[in-house]
This record gives sequence, structure tokens and C-alpha cells, in this order.
Amino acid sequence: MLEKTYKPEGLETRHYDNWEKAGAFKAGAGLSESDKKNAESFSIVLPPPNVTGSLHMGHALNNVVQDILIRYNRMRGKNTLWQPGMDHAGIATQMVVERQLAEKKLPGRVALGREKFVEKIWEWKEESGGIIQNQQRRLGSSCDWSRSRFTMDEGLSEAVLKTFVELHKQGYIYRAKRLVNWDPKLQTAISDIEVEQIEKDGKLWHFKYPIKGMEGQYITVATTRPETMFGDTGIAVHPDDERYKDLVGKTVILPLVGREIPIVADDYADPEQGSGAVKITPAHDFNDFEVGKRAGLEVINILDANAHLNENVPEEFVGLERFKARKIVVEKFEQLGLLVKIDDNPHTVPYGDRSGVVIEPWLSDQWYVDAKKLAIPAMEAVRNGSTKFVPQNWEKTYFEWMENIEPWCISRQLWWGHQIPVWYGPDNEIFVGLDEAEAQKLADKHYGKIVELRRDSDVLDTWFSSALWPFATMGWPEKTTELEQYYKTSVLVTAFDIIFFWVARMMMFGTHFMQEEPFETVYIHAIVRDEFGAKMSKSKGNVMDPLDLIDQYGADAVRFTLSSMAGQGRDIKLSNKVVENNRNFVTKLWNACRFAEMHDCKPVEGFDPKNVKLTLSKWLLSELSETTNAIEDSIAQFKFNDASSAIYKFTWNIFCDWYIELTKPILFGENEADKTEIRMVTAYVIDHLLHLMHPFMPFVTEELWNRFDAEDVIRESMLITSPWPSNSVIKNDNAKQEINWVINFITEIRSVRAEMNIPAGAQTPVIVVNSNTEVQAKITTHNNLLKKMARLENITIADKVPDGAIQILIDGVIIALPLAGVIDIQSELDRLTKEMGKAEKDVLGTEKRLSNESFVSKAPEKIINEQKERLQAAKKQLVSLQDAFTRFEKLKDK
RNA sequence: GGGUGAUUAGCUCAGCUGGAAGAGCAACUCGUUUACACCGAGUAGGUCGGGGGUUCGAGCCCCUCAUCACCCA
Repeated sequence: MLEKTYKPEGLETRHYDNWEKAGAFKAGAGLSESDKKNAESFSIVLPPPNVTGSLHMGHALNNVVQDILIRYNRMRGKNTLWQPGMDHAGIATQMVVERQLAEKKLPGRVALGREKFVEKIWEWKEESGGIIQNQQRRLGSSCDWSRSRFTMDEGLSEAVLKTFVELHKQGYIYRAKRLVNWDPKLQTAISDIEVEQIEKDGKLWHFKYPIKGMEGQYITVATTRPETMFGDTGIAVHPDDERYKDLVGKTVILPLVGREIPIVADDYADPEQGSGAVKITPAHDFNDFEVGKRAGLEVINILDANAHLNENVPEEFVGLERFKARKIVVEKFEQLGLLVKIDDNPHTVPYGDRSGVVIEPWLSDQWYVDAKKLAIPAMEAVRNGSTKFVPQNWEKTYFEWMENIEPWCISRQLWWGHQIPVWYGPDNEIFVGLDEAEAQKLADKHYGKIVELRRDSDVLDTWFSSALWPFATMGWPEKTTELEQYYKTSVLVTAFDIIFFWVARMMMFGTHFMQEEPFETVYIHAIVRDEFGAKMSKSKGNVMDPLDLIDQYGADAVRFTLSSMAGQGRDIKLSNKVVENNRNFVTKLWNACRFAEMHDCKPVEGFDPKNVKLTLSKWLLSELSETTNAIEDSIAQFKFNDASSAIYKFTWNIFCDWYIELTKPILFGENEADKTEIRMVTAYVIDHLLHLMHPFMPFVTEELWNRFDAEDVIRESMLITSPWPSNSVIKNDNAKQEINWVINFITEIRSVRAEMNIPAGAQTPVIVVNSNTEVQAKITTHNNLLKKMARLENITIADKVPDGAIQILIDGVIIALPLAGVIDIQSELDRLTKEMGKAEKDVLGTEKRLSNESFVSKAPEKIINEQKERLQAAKKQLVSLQDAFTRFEKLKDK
């Protein structure tokens, strides 16, 4: 006997372990060897989370969606692969370990040296890396853990090196001295998208620079970064700016430095901004760099890797930290009388998203991938529909990014990562090879003698390896059977803020190396926020831990919540309340099964749903059939919220609210044949339903399925690998109509009873007027049912509404409840008045519409007929209400 | 500054190619009965952000304004 409520604790891990032990997560699970080859494939690569990461709500949603797809397709007999793993998260991991060493007061990174430090990271990884994978298990994610990969694995590392060498050979990778986003704290270049632009209340300092050869004449420039003035190599004004027209071509003497720098004309200078003249510091600003290039200005780097002033500034300033330098520069200008004014100036400042310090555009030697070229086939794949975005409008974001893509800086000044396979000769000649021996061979050939080589100390950007994920995890560069079976993958599931990070890069490398894009579909889901719509963040303290929620409500409730919210636009606002409601839903399902168990509803082998006799059975099977269709269609369109609501409605509103209630008179009754049928149907429907629900709520369904089997039938498989039910049951409109009539009848009477404050226990007689044989047949068939559900004393047929009876109209048939004496006449008059008001409005509205000539001539016939019918019904209703009103009024007068 | 999206019941959101607005929660009323109080029955609640247009007909299409959010500069 099932307990009164479902208790997920313990049971979830038990099922999970069983599944895993049985190999149910493995690639191709549930299929025989020969079927594996023949079956259609369905594959997903999990966007690899950070090895340092722990599960947050976004991951949870992401996993749930993928798991629904995988479980569904696995049940449908597809050859499935869900490839999990992690990436090594260069910066994040290095930071974690450095922090840990510092906390333990152990020698730090530099003291340890590269080799020892990397060893420490591996130690850390073995011990505490990858917590997230166990957390994913708690959610029920059914990935093939036996295939789990790590971007620093041997195989993946090889693939990474090969990729680099190949791309270099093909001319897609080159070395260049450019401005990069330099993180002075982490001492590495970082990518554009790791830079967060934050709005700050800054200042705009206006400085006067003396013009050479024009005694007492100055040009005023405005700057947000006074300290960079040491690197100024020009002043730009707009070519059309009348104020400065005459000055173009002249030079100014840079204060504090004494360098002579030109005034140039360039569109970049905005006459509306500040003074209209802008100082140009090509080495320390991305825009200035471009201006400098156009005007042929000198590039002077004035900062070192720590963002302190270097030896390119006057001696007294050398070594100053950048913000200190700013203060001093302003003071000096003030002393010299060259400070014009200081305006408040809110503007955005770039911060490193990991380090939290202000990022410095900094000139340095780095390796680049020519992303512009690689982007072309990657864009084409989306344009020609080979890869589809769902929802489609995200392709705009993809194109937007791809079309404006910048060269991808792939070198990082870190120790944790794939060291770049580049060696330098004594004269800095570059040799690229898979290993040192190969590079040495090239060098020996080049120099004609043996020389000592020095390896590039930088590592590759983590995304360089993640970009290979969809195929390197399947064994590339080898030609493996996995690649053949599972590439291109069916779908990538991710959030929109990741389009730039993963999707774009995987698309570029996939199309380039595999000659085939990595994904059929890219499904983009929303971002999970707190109940007020704020981004969850540790500093705000509004983080909802999915594991807490699972502990509190069970994994199935969490999963169902996320899937039913998955359709929401860009933000999902999550609160405990919603999860609680879905926990209640799980309990509801549990109790429905409990009811079935109590009434001995066991699956019967050989039961054929086509042979049922009772209308009630036919109706339920028809609804089930429709629900199955709805779920299948919704999943096919990635509308997980629609699928969820179809499940919810069927289970709660159809199966529990009506079917179970309607079966009670039978199950508690005497008709054994009917009873037997209802038992079989109930068991069959539950069995079918558990299958439908399993992808969404794997634990409770597996548990129920296990406990809910026929005594003499031993389950040969677990629900997870048992086949998706075939939907051969045909819709039955007649049964639907009939049961809906019954439901309607009951609902209407209940409604009036409640409104009239008839005590819940009181049984009332009912008189049916204006009926026909069809209605009378229904009443006869369902007499018992109607009486029980609507609390009726009896149902009689008459041709006149008795005085003082309340009346309800269903499809033109009057249902009268003779309640004179029981109810308050005035309140019935009020009720009738209200009803008449509605009916009248309906009549008038429809009449008006039908008398509109252009409506009648232009609207489609179907609509016109609908309106006519509507008018008829409304009129009938109105007349009948008016009759009732008159009768009651008379009663009142008496 | 550029882009994207949102605005529907008190709250959170559905609403397919235009045919008289739906769900869950919350609120209120009432609970006979053993699947379930993590429940049941019922009630109330909306000028679909404002304005204009197209159409026989607009929550949906077009224009415009407003507010909010996010992304990129």
C-alpha cells in the first residue's frame, strides 16, 4: 500500500543508482547491438560547466531541458547520447587554487614555480573539482557519465594542439602586437566578453595644452583618464568643426612631458562632447588606437603589466600606480594653471568579471585567430537552415555578433591550460609543432644546425578547447564510430548569454574541422532570476540553491517547475511557492495511484483499449490520446511549458477531478463487469501516463511504476528504458460530448446550490423540462452518477417548470430545482437579474453584428453561422430567464 | 548611441496563421465523502500600457508615444 504522501528522500538516490548501474544512461541504452546501428541517433553535448563550478538555477534549468529531451528520445527508441564533462576554466581555477594556497599560508604560485603550481591544481581538481557533476546527479540528469570528459584530458589536449597547429598552418592563427583587455590583477589578457562595462560616476577633466608657435594660445581637451596623458601622441578635432579648423596641422607641447604632438582632423572627435577636441593615446584606448592608425600617430605604452607607469614617462612619475598617477597629474595641471574645469561625468568603466579590477587596454604580443574568416561558414550554416535557432529570433543576436566579430585573442598569460605549441629560435623565429621534437626538427632544418628553442609560455583560452567540444569528446581527430553515429548533434541547449561564448565558437570550429555544423538546433532558454526579477548573485544574497529546493520539495517538483516555466521569454522568476505547488502536483499524482491501488486496478496483460464498452472509458482514453499528442508535439517544438501544462491538466483536471470521481459510483457499486473494465482502464491509463510523465518527473514515476505492477507480471525493464507508449487510441468525439454533458450538468447544479447556500449535505430533487429522447437517454444511463455527484434526491422528467423552482439552462434543456421554501426568493431574483443582464448583452451584441451589412457580406460563412447560433441560444436563454423571473415575482407577491 | 524584448486578473505568466480573453497562486464562501487538507466544491476579479491606423472584426498586423528590462558600444 502506498503511503499517504510521496517522500522523495532516499528514494531518489536509490533509483538514480539503479539506473546508472543498469547502464540506462549509456550511449545507446535500451537498444540491442543491432538496433543501435539502425536506430536514428539523438545526441546532445552538455555545455561543459566549469570544473570550479557548483550547480545554480541556470544549470538546473539547462540540465532539466536536456534530460527531458534525452529521456524522451531514449524511450522512443532513438540511439541517444548525452555527453557530459567539464572545462578547465583557466582563470577561475588558477584563482581558486591561488586563493587556497594563500589561505593556508603556503608558498604562492610564483614561489612554487610553474610545474609545481600546475601539480597543485591537478591535486585540487581531483579533490574538490567537479562537485557540479554530483549535483547534476541529484537533479536526475541521465548523461553518460562513463564518457565524461575534461578539456585538459589527454585526448582533448591532443585535439587542442592539433587544432592549433592546423589552423596555424592554414593561416588562421597569427601573432600580433595589439591592444588587448589586460587584467592587471590576474596579469593576463582576457576576452571582450569577460569584460563587464559598469556605469560609474566619473569626472571629465578639461586640460589646456599650449599650442606651439602661438604664445598664450591653448587647445582644451577633455578626458576621463588624465594619467594617460603621458602617452598622448596627438589631438583630434572634427574636420567640420569651425572652432579648430585653423589649428589642424599645428602641434601642441604636451605638458609635463614636453613632447610635441600634432593636431589632426578625425571624425572620431565629437564636437558636442566636452570641448570638441580630444587627446589621443593610441596605446591605451581602443578608439584612440584606430585614430592613431589613421593619422599615423606614434604609439607609446606608458604602463607596465601591473598598470603602473613605466619608464616611458618623466622620471618623477615612473612607478606610480595608475589611480595615484591620475591624482598627481590633475594636481600638476592645476599648479600649472592648465586645469580648466572638472565636470561630473557618468560613464562606463571596464571591469574584469573575475578579478573585479579596472581593465586596461594594453599593448602586447598575443596570438589571434582570424575569426572573421571562420565566421563565414558558421553564419552560412544558420542562414541556410542547417542549424536552427529556437526561438528563431536569437539568430539575430548570433548574426549581430558574428558579423562584427573581432580577431579572437587566444593566448592567456596563465599557467593552467593548454600551453601553446610554439617554440622560438634565438632570433625569435617561430616554429609550430605538435611537440618539441617536431618543432626542433623544423628549427634544425631552418638554421641548418642544432639550436636551443624556447617554448611560448602562454596557454590557450579555455574556449579554444571548448570550441572543439562537440567533436573532440567523440574522439576527434580520430575517425571514430561515435563521430559517425552522433555528429552532428541533435541540439545544443543553452541560455542566451552564452550564444557568444559557446555557440559561436563551436559553430566556427565545427564547420571548419568537421565540414559540418555541430548542431541541428540551438535551443535557447531563459535565465532564472529571483521572484523579483533580479539576477541571482552571491553578493545580493538572493541565490536559490537548486539543491536546497530538491531537499525541500524533491527533484521532480523542481524539474517540473523549471520545465513548466521554460517557455518564458528571457527571465524566469522563481519562488519557493511555485515549487511547492508542483510538489503538490507530485503528491496528487501519487494519491491518484494510491486510489487505483486501493481499488485493485492492476495492469492486465493483453488489455486492448479499443475494446472498452463504457462511455466513461472511451472518454478518458480519448483524452489520454489527445494529451499524448499534445506532449509529443510540444516536445518536438521545444515547448516544454506546453508539454508540462498538458500533463498537468490531464492528470489533475481530467483524471483526478473527473474520471476518478465519476468512477466511484461504479467502483463502489455492484456491477462487476463495469467494475472490471474500470479497473483495467484505470491501470492502463496510469501506466501510459507514467510513461508520458517520466521525462519530466523521472523519480516519482519510476517509483510508482515499480510499485504499481500486476502481481503476476514481473517488470522486465525499468521505466527509464521502457518504450514510449504508442498512441493508437483514437479520439472519440461522441464519448467526449456525452461525458462533457454530464460534467456540465453536475457543475451547473453545484454552482447554483453553492450560490443559493443550499447545505452541502442536503439532497434535492431535480426536474428536467424541455428534454428530448437523447437527453433522456443520457439521464437514464448516468442517473446514478448524476445523483451522486450533484447530490440529487431524484431526477424526473416533466413538461412544465414547477412554481418556485430555480432553473438552469443546458443546451436548451431546463433543469429545475424545486427549492421553494428552502431558498430566499429575493436572492434568486437577484441571481436571475444578473443572468438576464448577461444574456441581454449577448443578444444585443450579436444582433448588432449580424445586422451589420458589411459583416454579413464579408465575414466567412462559418463565422456568420456561429453568430446566428449564438443569437438563437442567447435568445432562448433570455426568454427562459424572463419566464423564471416572472414566476418568482408572482411568488414574492403572494 | 545601437540593438533586442516586455507591458494581459492583486501576483507569476499562457494566448497557434486576426473571429467576443485563459491557467496557477493569492482573495472570498462552503466543505456531505476516506485517493489526496500537499485536498474538494464554488464565487469574484481584465477598456489586454496610452493614442492613432488597417479590417466586417484587433490582445494579436502597422504607426506613434510612454514605462521597464536585457545585450552591445
